[in-house]
Amino acid sequence: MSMEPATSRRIEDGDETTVDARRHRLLAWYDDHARDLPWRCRTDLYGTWISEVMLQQTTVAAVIPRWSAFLQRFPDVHALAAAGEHDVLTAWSGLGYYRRARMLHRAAREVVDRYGGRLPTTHADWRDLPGIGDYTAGAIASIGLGLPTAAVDANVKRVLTRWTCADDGAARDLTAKALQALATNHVPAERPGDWNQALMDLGAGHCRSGEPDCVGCPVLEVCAAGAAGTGRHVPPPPVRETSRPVLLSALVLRRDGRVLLVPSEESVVTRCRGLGRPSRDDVSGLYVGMLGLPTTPWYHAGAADTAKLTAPWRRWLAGRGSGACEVRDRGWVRHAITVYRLQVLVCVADWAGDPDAVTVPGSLWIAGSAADQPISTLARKILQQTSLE
DNA sequence: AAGGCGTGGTT
DNA sequence: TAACCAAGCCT
Repeated sequence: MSMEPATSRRIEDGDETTVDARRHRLLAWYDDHARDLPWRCRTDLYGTWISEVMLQQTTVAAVIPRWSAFLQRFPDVHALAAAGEHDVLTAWSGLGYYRRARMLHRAAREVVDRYGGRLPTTHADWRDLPGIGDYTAGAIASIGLGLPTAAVDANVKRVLTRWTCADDGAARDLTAKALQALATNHVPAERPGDWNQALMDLGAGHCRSGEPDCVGCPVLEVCAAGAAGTGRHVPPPPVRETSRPVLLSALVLRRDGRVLLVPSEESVVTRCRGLGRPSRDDVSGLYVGMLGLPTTPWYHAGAADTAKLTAPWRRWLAGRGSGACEVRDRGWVRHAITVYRLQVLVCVADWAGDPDAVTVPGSLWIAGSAADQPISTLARKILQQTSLE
């Protein structure tokens, strides 16, 4: 292949010579620079499946310790299918996007019911399982089964866009369909799994979002944006919604050394007066299947009025009968959930009345740190706040 | 098909 | 501190 100077080189998307050069350069680079990740040492399909689901919208660093722990707890699809949702969500506790865990669990049961516990061996059958989209099906098929399928995630989109577009205008014209076709066209018949992972490693390293590090990039010679020096603006960053600050309070209700946890869907048990209409009343889609603390709705964050956020708990407890107890405020917990910035006033009370008077269906009086319960990081922070001192 | 869904590290 | 970002999927 003749190499003209990079600056005058026009990259053709479908040019087989260019595609082939990218394959050889990137795979050679991967052989030397692949990240050493636990799930890459073990090549069974089940482990690949778990890693891909965990990695959805989650950082590699967060997944590393959780992947091995999950595999130890649920060594194969039979163990996962046989487990209760409570235990699966407990293993997922703190990882976020809990619906992934519920869908993974459902998928495991489907594999056992439909395939007798044998994992699918085609892209289409994987794609049909809950929680498996185009990307994940492609990743599992290529990495776990050696099939030549594309796996187009955000990394791959960014890399392919830079390879083929020298400016943000061209990048904007690149549709999702075109990207998928481009990705498919690049997948080599040999080592498709390594190829997809090499693309992702490149996207996480040299070809990261924001300012790419083109110096030393193994495919700089066959990259349109790299040649033009426009990587910083290709692809154009998406416009992001500004985060919304909200105010609420949570109750840590204690009795005989235990704390009351309620199902998240039922966790909004009382409202505040004088804080206007809730900014978000219905949070029933949040933390589905998990346990949490009783809370107020979310209010627009104005002045952080401690009294108005404490009062509802006195009223709520008074309405449950005679267990009359003091409600104390234990300061604030800050936590971000997607576009919301939560400022949570933590209230504590001891309940001496009828334990059943304060429960809702599915609630639990738990002892200790709730390490064996399916709780979110937010709930963990709130419990932590009261266990100090 | 746009919006909902978590969290932690980095800047 | 607040903004930004990271191996998406479902409805």
